[in-house]
Amino acid sequence: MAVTISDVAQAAGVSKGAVSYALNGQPGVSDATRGRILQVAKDLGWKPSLRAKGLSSAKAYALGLVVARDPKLLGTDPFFPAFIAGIETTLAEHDYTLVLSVATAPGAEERAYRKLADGGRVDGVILTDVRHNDSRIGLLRELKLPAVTLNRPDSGSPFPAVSMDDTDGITAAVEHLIALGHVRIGHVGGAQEYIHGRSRRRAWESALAATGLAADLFAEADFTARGGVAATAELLRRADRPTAIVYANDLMAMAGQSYAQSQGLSVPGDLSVTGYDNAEFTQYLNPPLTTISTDPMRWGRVAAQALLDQLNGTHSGKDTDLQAPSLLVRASTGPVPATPNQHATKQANQ
Amino acid sequence: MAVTISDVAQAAGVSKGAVSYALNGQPGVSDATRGRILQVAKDLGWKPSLRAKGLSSAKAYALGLVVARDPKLLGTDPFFPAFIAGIETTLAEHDYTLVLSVATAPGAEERAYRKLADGGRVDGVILTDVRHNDSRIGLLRELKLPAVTLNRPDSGSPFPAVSMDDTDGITAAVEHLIALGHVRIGHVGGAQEYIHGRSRRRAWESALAATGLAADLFAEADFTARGGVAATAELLRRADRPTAIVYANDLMAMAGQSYAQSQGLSVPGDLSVTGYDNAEFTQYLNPPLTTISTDPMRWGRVAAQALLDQLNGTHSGKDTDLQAPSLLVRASTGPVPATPNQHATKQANQ
DNA sequence: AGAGTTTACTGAACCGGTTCAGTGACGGGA
DNA sequence: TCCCGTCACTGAACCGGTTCAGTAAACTCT
Repeated sequence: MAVTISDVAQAAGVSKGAVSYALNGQPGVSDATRGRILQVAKDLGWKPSLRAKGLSSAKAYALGLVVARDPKLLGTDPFFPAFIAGIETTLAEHDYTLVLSVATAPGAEERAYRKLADGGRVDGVILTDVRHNDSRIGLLRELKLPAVTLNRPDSGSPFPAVSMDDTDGITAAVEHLIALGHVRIGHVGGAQEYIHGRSRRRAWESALAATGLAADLFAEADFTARGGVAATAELLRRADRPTAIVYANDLMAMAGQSYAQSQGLSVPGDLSVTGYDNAEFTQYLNPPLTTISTDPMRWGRVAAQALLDQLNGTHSGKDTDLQAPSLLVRASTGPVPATPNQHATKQANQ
Repeated sequence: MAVTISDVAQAAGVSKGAVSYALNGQPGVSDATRGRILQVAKDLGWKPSLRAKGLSSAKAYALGLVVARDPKLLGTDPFFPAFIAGIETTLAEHDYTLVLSVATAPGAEERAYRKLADGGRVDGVILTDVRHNDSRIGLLRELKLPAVTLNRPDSGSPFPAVSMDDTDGITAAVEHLIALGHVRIGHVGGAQEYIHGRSRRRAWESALAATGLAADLFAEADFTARGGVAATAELLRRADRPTAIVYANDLMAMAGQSYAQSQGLSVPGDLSVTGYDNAEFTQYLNPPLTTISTDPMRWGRVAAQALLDQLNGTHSGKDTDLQAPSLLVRASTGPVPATPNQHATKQANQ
């Protein structure tokens, strides 16, 4: 139906081979002929068929991303859209597209990777939300699918990683709170099965330990608003409740802040709160959220580039370290209350 | 590298053609031979190459989605992730994948569609965020790319639409507020270039007109938190300010609610607020948001199915109408204040 | 039993590119 | 002037499937 390379060859009075050379900048055709072929191709509106190209070159010209999050969470977590936008920024400059899979049902994740690998739909994948002892590493190895991981997996991984350290940000948040006089600093963590859930928790622990404070006020949640509320409620029920809570993401922080306010606590008067990600909405909360400003778009850009480099063999094999995100102080953090607010504590205990 | 159909043919002692027939359930092979071929294929772990398949069948086995939103907005709008998850639900049952493009820069959108169409990367696309006199309709026609649209474009469109009416929800919200005694009901609309921005505004106007109320309290925003704040500020500055605001989405409602509170207004004591979408976070706001509960996942599922049907010729060509979303009353709406809160008005005017 | 039909399969062409071996023309060096 | 090397290009094979025309054997019918 569409115009093929044979049409161009015929119109230009040369063979298919010559056209192929001319269009790919390969030697083997004179400049005059090359120019003529290019002109004819343009006049005819020829566009190379990706399918045919892929068949002979054994490439898919596509990268894969499997997202295995609960769609509920996906919906409000600003990470992925920005991350994907970053990937696209890189891909737009190359002849690649992004194939996205969302795996919600259990078991769907492995099926998704197999689906991408089996028919040769993608040339490589970007692995996000790396988990403790992540089984996908072995899977991708088995499927012989090139990959890059976001952050370095704790089990061995043969794939290059693109890392954005979250230690610095959390440390800065804790130090900021300590500087404000807080000593009871809690942490509402993301699911600890994720390595970024773990590393944020460890960073919080270390920062407290460095000042000799106890890291007893931990509650595990799942990065969702619902989980954030539950974990916050748990921490506020404790006898010696926190005067500040460091959350592992903005969504939980927002939900926790709202919950605390609904229990009669003032933020930051009775409770200081920090988030993580610097989602757009954080600056429009009441009070605006102190958070850690990450750059998922850049992360996506770099990860896609690393994968492309790996595919065409120009990758060094070394991990890439992106600049660590930094603390953004807004109005949800303030000085430690002089004495615990008994009224609020009582309410929170109910 | 991988095992091909020729390997299977050789191992089974038949020709390539026979293998192809056997594997596709076509007649032309005896049951005995078919069984043998299937067994051999299984033993060898043969997976058909999508590329080769696509070349001969002239299909890409992929659907395209171009998202042309500001990544900032994308990040917090819960629509897309859930919508995409819905698409995946359908695609998982078919041998199709989703190719996602995010177009952020101006002009990138058209380039993205061309990129998908040119190499034959996708067999069809789903058109979201339809705009007034949407130029993409003509573009897709020119590119001969099959499509379905989300809601029916206001300019003529040859593509089937999958619609989810937003009139009922907005109408219900306005009627709910009227029942609570409100007469000054404002609307913070999304960008009016979008048809869903327009239809929500019109629904608000009609619902007010039906009760003889004036629809003068309109402010256009852009579906972002920042825009929501600006529009809310504008409405609250008006001499005869609203006692209730109907927002075109949750994000603006959240931001507007926070802004009003920061100006000393109580929600819903001084100002009632409604959103649209029922994003997860809305129930964890303080107060929880009265909103309209949509089902983007179902929308994605149905839209993908409609496109697939169209591609294999089984589509009726008629538009599909999904069940209209319904109002979900929570605590951000309440009775109209007895008299305008002078203190708050003064603050809001500052 | 002979003619006609059906079944089961083969071989080759084809999809639209890439790539490699081969060929004729031309230029340069001795 | 002859020989060799280079250049510019052609023709064909190839990637891994699908599909069509052709064929031999088995089956049906009278």
